[in-house]
Amino acid sequence: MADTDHRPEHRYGNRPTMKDVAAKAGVGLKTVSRVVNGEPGVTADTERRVQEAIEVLGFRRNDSARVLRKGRTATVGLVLEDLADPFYGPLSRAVEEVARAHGALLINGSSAEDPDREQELALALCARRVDGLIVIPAGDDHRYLEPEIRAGVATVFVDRPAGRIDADAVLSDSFGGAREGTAHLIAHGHRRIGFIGDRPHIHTAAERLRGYRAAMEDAGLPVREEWVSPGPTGPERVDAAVRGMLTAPEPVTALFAGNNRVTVTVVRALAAQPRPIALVGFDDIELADLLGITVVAQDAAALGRTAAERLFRRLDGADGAPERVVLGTTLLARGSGEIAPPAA
Amino acid sequence: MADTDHRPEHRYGNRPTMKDVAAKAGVGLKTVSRVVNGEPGVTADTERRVQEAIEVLGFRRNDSARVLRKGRTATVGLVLEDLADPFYGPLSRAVEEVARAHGALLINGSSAEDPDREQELALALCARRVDGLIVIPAGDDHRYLEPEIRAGVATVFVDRPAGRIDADAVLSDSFGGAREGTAHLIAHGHRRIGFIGDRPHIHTAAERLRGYRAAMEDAGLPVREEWVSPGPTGPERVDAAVRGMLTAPEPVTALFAGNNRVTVTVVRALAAQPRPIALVGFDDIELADLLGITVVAQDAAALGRTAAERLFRRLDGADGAPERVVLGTTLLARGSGEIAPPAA
DNA sequence: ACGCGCTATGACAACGTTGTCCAGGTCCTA
DNA sequence: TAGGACCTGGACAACGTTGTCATAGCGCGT
Repeated sequence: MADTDHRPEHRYGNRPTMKDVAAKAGVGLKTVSRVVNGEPGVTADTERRVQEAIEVLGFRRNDSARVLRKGRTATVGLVLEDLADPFYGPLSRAVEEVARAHGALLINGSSAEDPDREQELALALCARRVDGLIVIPAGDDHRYLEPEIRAGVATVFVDRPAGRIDADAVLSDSFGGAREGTAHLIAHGHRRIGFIGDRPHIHTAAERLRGYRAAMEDAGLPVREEWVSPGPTGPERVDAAVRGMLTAPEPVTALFAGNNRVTVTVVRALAAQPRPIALVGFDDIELADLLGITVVAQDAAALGRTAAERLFRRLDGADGAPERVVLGTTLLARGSGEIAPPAA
Repeated sequence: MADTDHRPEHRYGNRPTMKDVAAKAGVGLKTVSRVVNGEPGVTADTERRVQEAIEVLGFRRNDSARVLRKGRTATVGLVLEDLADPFYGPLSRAVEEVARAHGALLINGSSAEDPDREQELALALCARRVDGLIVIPAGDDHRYLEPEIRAGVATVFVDRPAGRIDADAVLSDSFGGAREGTAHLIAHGHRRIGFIGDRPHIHTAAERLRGYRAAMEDAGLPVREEWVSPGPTGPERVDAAVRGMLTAPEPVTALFAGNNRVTVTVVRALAAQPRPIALVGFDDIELADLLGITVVAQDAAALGRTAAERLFRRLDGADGAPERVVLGTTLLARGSGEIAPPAA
């Protein structure tokens, strides 16, 4: 019997290692490593023998060991806010394309909008020693990432800026977009416009509200507080907000919806209304063209691409102070935003 | 000067290790390990000292080394077909929830519908030593996974079955759903019904076409070949197919769309038509309720959940022959499928 | 025949962690 | 006070890979 067994119980179903391949091929360990990595200095004949052994044994290199030895993982992490939100599909796809072009693998996970989960996930990725991290923040305090960043994990925030630390960020122009969208409604004759947005501690939500207020102020229009409703984006709350604004003493004749989820609910709510109410939404939505919904569109793919490119520039050694990049938005007039107010 | 330096050039910006923590705290290496892993056998005082040192140094355990030593990663991989397709959002989210409930991390990547990329990605995940793999196939030959499965990587296919190997799979009832959807159109009086689907080498696409044909045959209706159009799901092809079917010698009065992408394009094309054409689509779409589109809905979240649960049962040691689970679909009548044919 | 340079190959340490085993200390009981 | 049980802490090997270095074999010029 064996004297002592230092091996953990369940290994990978006993996978072959380079050592096994070397034994099978009758060569040294390092020669196998050379073949596997395509390094020069191996005769064609030796290489063939090694390849054969690899084939027969079904060997695959263990990247954990490789990472441990090399110190670089060629992997970047993406922390999403919600995998199921269609807005993030094109974004993460764009990040993946850039990563791929740089020969890196993308690992992503979602925080389900929970700051604790965001932190847990980001740190788990750091423990896996990703080379870099792209984060769509759910929380607003990212000091927990400071040791990681100091230790060399390149980090770029996207869609929303980092909270309480200084870091690269790639954002859409929420303020400008909301201002333009609101001004569009004003230009079509509306004077009483409602704003329904996300919770105000979310940076983009606050910016969009600010843009709405700015447009109203630019036009010299008053904003009654019943017309402004920030809060969770669940259907109940949004429905209630719509109802409230339409039945207020001075009811609104137009609405600005602060993001795609709000827009969807508002569209459903307005469909049940007798009078047409003008609507501009932030974020584009699939089929919005068919429904004639006017939106302020962000370019989600460009956000992802820009963030990823910045990340890889950092990984390639670019230093310098963190920068904030702001991408423009596009107003897409499709009908709902061009409805005139009822004749007073 | 140092005699020889065996260290790779770029390490993780010189991250602290347990050894460093141990030195700082004035304890042994293993004691730090115990604290980090919450193992018993450490006095409160020692633990405090260690925690302090961890804090000060910004230490984070290197999971690569841990994995190497332990042989299990508590990580599962998900190979998606297209990150940007909204159908996969809820699916991957469901997988993530189950993984999380089992204390595992989810890594996912997308194949962009390219079989080579699917293989590349799946094998890269295996090299990272994921414990298990959930695959939405892009290709139709998965023999490349055989060595991995033999080596103990639990593998479950979802949405489409594996090709040329025997493996667990969780599918929607494409055949039954398409048959029901088509029968629904027949029940509303249609006799000339067109089918526009994805390329026939895709299993689900073939099954849906089969379901369509079965429904027609059940009703004793002929199927003219101009009414059947499988192929790529790009807008040009689908547009052309719609036009072709509406201008054929015997034009169709209703259409069955084989997946969400096709449905979207068909809806746009039909909006430009003078006469109303009935439509049932496979897969639900956001806002389809507002547009009144009748669909055969799959439960994407249930697919993901079921697949993930099966995977973890395998990881917990369940063995036995691979099984195929088929989930039912639901017909959601919303208007477009209930349009009667024009009076002949 | 000798030494030189070159190439193909292998021996060995190290990456950071965890499992095993042992040593020393403390506390209790006989 | 001796002896044992128990607790705490540390030394050491091993996980699978890669970088460094040493060596053996070869051809070639003198």
